Amino acid sequence: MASLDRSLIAGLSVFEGIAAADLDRIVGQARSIRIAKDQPVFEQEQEAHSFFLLLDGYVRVVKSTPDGHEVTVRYISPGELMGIASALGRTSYPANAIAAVDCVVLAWPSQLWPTFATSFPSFSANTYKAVGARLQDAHARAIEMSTEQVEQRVAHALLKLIKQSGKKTAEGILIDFPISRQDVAEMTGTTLHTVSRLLSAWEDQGLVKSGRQRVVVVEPHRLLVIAEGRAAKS
Amino acid sequence: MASLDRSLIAGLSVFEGIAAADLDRIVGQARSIRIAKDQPVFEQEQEAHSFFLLLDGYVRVVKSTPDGHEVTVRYISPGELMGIASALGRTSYPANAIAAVDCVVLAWPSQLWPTFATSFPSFSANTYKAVGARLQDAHARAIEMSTEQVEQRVAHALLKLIKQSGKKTAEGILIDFPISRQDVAEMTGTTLHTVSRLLSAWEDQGLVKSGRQRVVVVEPHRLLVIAEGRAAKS
DNA sequence: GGTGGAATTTGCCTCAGCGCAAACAGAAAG
DNA sequence: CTTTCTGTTTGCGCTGAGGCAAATTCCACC
Repeated sequence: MASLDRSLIAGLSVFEGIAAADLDRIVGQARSIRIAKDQPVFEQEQEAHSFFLLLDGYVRVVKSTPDGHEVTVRYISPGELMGIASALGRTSYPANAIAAVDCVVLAWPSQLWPTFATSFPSFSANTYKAVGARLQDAHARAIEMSTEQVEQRVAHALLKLIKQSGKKTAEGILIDFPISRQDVAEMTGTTLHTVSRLLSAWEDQGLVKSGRQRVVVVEPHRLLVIAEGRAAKS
Repeated sequence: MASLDRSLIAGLSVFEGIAAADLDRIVGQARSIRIAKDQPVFEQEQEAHSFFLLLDGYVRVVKSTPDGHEVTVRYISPGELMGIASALGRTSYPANAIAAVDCVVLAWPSQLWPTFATSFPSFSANTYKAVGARLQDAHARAIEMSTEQVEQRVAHALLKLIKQSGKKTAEGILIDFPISRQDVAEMTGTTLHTVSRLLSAWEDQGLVKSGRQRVVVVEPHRLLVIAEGRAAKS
């Protein structure tokens, strides 16, 4: 196994304010894993044996409902923790985490969490801060779902994606991983048909450019106008 | 000020596994507050100066959107913590908390949280477990919103309410605080009109009995059938 | 370079549920 | 007892968006 270096994690916001020696001790306990595209990092209901840090790639977190629907909860970007069920007293993962592209993750056994929490208080504080942000986010999602129209929700979703993983290109801001109409639909609680119609309309208006599993936002502000709800209907 | 006794909080799940002496120390730092019906316990965006434990009554947690919509996030029952923004590294409350009936709460200054967390590890573990449950719940809400019809969502909401605060009566299970059609609408992302129509229909079928700010569930199982989605359309 | 499969586009139809508006009841206050 | 106010019921019409189905395009693998 390649030896792991603290430079992998120094500078990430979760590890802010932690001494170099402690970083070494933390990294020392991790093992690094490669996950191929479309393979799971962990699965819903499975026993939560580890928690993870995404080093490279993107991971889609999806919940499956008993009646066969799939809902995408969020995308994880490099530097974020995932599978932290153990920090919240859960013994199983609440969702599926699937690599959207080839990924590299660090994994720590769950039983290390209590030790980490007491030994590295700022690590635990940072982690709970991240949990707080996710709780916020989950509520925001629920609120969007209850108060906004599909068009606004899809606009919001695209804005969130480019904020999180946007990459500047000649054409505009590209979402940096393959994402299908179906994926967007699962994020916004609609159908791939409706997403396709919206993207087509926006493409005609020059707001976005999109192709197979690929979306480029050309005019973020105009998209924001739609997201905020006061867009002139053409 | 009346002296506070550890018997107020002993036995609550958040304080499970904490020694009597520690309970005394915890209670000793709290002050107890009465909140009249319809008065706020804390307000959205306000600086999070305290965190709270609901001793008696029910509190509705509501988020207001910029465009004037109100979304009810959850109801708090006696024994639950609220306003724990500080435990999640936030400096302001994320929502409004409004007393649904006259309430009694204990309040601790937010700056005590870090001390509590290190001095009483099981308190902190229990709290984060509760946070985990809320995160779960928030996701569940978002998922319901994306995959279920209004009828199912309202059925789910009623079932959740009776589970949380149901009181057996001669007629059936009563939701133990005043709740209007509007309130149910704000929980389920619909309108009071639609809720009214649904309750009327269910009343005709003998599933529920309802009146002004009052709902009694007569046949929980049949309601569950509707919530689960396979109900015979009459 | 052809072929199979997956992703996407689009048209058409349908309907759940919202908006509007008006009537109605029950509780509380005078 | 009457008035007022707040919460509730109900009818009607409209439409956003889903369902279905077919055509099309693009990619990846032979």
